Amino acid sequence: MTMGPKAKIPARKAPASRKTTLVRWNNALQSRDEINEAKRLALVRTAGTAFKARGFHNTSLEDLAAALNVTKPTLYYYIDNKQDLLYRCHQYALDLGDQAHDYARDGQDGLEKLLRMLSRYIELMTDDFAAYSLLSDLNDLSEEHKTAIQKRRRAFDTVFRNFINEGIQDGSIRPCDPMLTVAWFMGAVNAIPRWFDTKGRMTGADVAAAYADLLTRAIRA
Amino acid sequence: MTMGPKAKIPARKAPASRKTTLVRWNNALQSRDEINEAKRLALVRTAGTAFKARGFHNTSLEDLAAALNVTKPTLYYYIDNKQDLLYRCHQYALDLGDQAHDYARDGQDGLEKLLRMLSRYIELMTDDFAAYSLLSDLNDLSEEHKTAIQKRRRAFDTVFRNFINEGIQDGSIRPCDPMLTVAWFMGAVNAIPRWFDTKGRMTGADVAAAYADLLTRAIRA
DNA sequence: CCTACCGATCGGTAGG
DNA sequence: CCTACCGATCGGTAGG
Repeated sequence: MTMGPKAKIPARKAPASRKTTLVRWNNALQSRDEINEAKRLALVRTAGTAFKARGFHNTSLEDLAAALNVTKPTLYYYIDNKQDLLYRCHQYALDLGDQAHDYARDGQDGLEKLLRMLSRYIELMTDDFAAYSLLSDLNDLSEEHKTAIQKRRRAFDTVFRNFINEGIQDGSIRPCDPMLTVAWFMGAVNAIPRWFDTKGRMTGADVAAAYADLLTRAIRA
Repeated sequence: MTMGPKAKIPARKAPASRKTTLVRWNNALQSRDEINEAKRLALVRTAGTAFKARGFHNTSLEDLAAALNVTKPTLYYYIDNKQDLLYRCHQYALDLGDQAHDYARDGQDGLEKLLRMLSRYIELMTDDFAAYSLLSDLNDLSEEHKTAIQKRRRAFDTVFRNFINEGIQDGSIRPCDPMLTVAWFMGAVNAIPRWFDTKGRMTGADVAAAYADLLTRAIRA
């Protein structure tokens, strides 16, 4: 059933229906969908944090439910199953990568774009639980989800490789093997969540700056 | 019971005992202990390979037993339990690190020692299943084993940090933050098993040379 | 969103 | 080194 702009006058003969509820308080309240999405997000974030702290297989759905003050069956309203939950963690982290990509476009040359993307990615990653999935074993995903994640990761790496090729063309980066160079620094970057401590002496921006500096020295023309 | 050189003449009145068996065929055969150790090693290597391919929790002891053509209970003669097996995988990988350390001592200055250790470590790592444990979740170890592994890993990192400090002193390495620099390139190095393919276009030595080159450019004075 | 429950897997052991 | 088996955990579902 498609309809135009939301009706402002309650439909006749529908006094206490769900639909009228939606406009009460002038929509100051979240819609049902928004509430569900917020709950799902809370679940994903809780899961990411717990998986990182104790591991995927050492965290039961019961644990997660307890952390959210609900019971296990309740979780199944928001996710299909445990693997689906892990998949959502991965998606979340990859979305950060896309954000970093958007930020990179403003760079002047290949090297600058590369550095912008790298720095932004590190900042987003250190800022968030999302880092968990970078440490995760892809074998814990279903075959289809695993393929999907690998594809997105490859696409992310390809963006980096293209920036390197661009930099070699425009003279900002010395000739090098793009595949190997990306493997090198992405390995370093994706390992950050293993040791980074939010309450440590360095901020995420500090790490980003330091890593960008090391990379620059290694590959600039 | 301690005794001198192994007796060459069978002890009197011990015609068919274990002890006499040991010198048969002039010791061309392995001793019982050596055989057991060889079997244990086969188990550890099989486990490392399987864990890497499918993950620790997605590999049952039954799977491992089947791969070795024995039954599950048999495995318990060689290991205490599954966690113990994982622990042995970690030990094995860390032993490679020690080998690399030995090889590094011959370097002339800080930078050269660092590069020798790094290259050797990469070569050993790409050559072997052992790489699995680098990808493993330490939370799958018992508390004591986890602590022990973390301690050895820290010691390994400290060697690298000391080489960097040495290099800064002797002028072969530019001033930099040793902790951060080690975190950077060890992240890159430990990620190699995620993508390295024994049958790919690059050998382990190729990767070692390329990574050493990138590191050199990033930190030399 | 909960109570109650099932089924399967799997690490580990007994006993020979 | 094997046959046989136990106990516990845990993902997932029924039904309301």
